[in-house]
Amino acid sequence: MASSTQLVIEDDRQPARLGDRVYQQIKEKLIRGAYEPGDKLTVRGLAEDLRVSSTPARDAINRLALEGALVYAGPKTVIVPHLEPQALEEITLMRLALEGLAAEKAAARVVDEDIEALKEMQLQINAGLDERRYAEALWSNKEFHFLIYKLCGMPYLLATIETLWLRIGASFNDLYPEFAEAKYGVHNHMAAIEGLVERDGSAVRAAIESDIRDGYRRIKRANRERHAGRSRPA
Amino acid sequence: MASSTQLVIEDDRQPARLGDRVYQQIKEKLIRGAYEPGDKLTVRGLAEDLRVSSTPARDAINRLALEGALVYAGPKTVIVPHLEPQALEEITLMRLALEGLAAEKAAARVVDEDIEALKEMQLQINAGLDERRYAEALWSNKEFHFLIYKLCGMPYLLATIETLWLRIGASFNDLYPEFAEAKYGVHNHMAAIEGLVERDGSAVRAAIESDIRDGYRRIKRANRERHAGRSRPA
DNA sequence: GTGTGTTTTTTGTTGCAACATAAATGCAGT
DNA sequence: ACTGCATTTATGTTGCAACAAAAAACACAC
Repeated sequence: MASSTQLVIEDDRQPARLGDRVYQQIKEKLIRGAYEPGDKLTVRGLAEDLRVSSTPARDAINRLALEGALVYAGPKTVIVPHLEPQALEEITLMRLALEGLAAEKAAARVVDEDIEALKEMQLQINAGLDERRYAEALWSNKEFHFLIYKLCGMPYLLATIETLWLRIGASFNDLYPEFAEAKYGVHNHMAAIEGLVERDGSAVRAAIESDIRDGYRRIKRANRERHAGRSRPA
Repeated sequence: MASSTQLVIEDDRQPARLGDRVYQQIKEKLIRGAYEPGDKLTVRGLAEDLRVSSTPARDAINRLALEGALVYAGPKTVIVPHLEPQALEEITLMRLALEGLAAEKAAARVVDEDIEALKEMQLQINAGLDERRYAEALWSNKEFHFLIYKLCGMPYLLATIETLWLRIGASFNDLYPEFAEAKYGVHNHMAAIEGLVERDGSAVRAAIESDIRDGYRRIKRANRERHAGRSRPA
């Protein structure tokens, strides 16, 4: 919707492969909450929306489904997944293991500029929260975390963590307003920065783990409260 | 080459999608060591070998590359990856985090039949080792580990761990003879079984972590010794 | 209305040809 | 021999039509 008809150059770092572009766009929409859990995606529908043929659209859908960002509701039906409590718990346990690892290793390689960038990003989170610009705050929150994880220099780990975030992104966005009320995560983020300053890997890990656990509790509660009003999520 | 011309039914659990079949076959070859690090795979080459069109072949290659089981050596060149020390370390750290998690959670859900199956599998590993049937022993070793990981009932975790094994599979096979000399892993496996018997999650985690660490040291040494004779791996 | 069987429409997958470009090859020139 | 460049070959990606199968729409009996 935002892009003009079929301009080839959108920006100078456009992925060479068309399928990658489609993938990135869907991924972005997913993280930003443009889709709701249960929404159905089709090859031809995507192809038409993004003005490409079915091959790249199909590539993107398959890739997203492979990563768990989309799920099969039937042999020919892929949808944006609902956040089942069991899936949320599994993802949270994996996040604790993997992001904990990344956080711990980050402390060994951080330099002062990184810490400045982190503080800057935290300011943006706070601003977004204060002004009730939740989508923006959520985005900044993601940036904050990945700023840390990037430090450890483990590309495959980073990619794996990204798929975990992608997997809960849609539902996260969906719940965010109620989720963000209590200045979520600020304390933990400050503790993480402090740990980085001290180059104390255990402290950074503890802060990140605490952040993940707090988020887990909060989103579980929000989810419960929301479903209290309806008979079933679907 | 092995299959007849275009028989539709090969076995009754054949994946519906052709691309999945290609994927499974390459994956199998990779884990069994049919390819060597550096081997180049092409869409048309695979398509011809497996008597399919380029679309499923391309799907399989892209998926494998996405999982890291194949890597890009150039924009149009995918190869079986070499095991760089840095990549090995990253994968090992992720394995410790994820397989440690799976091992710990497995203790809470194990039943006696599972333990019997595990003991049986260990017998097969020992037999394979004794008779110098290394590929078989390696396969049984994989089965042993995944028998444990399956217990925790976390499907996405299992899938992620599988991609880690796939990623080091080719090089593992390549190095296995020298790697297996010293009855690798038997002690750790017994400790894991013992921990399962006691329903002691920490003990199972410790045993699996120890197993992973032992394997890491051993394969690193094997790799070093091998490269001592040559100027460069390639 | 509810459930069941049938028809129609939609959908993913596959094979294939065209295209742009990367990789391989050949060839001077030194 | 070896490097640098031009030519040729090989390769990944894309778009598209055909097909089988699933999903949706529909009709009808109870």
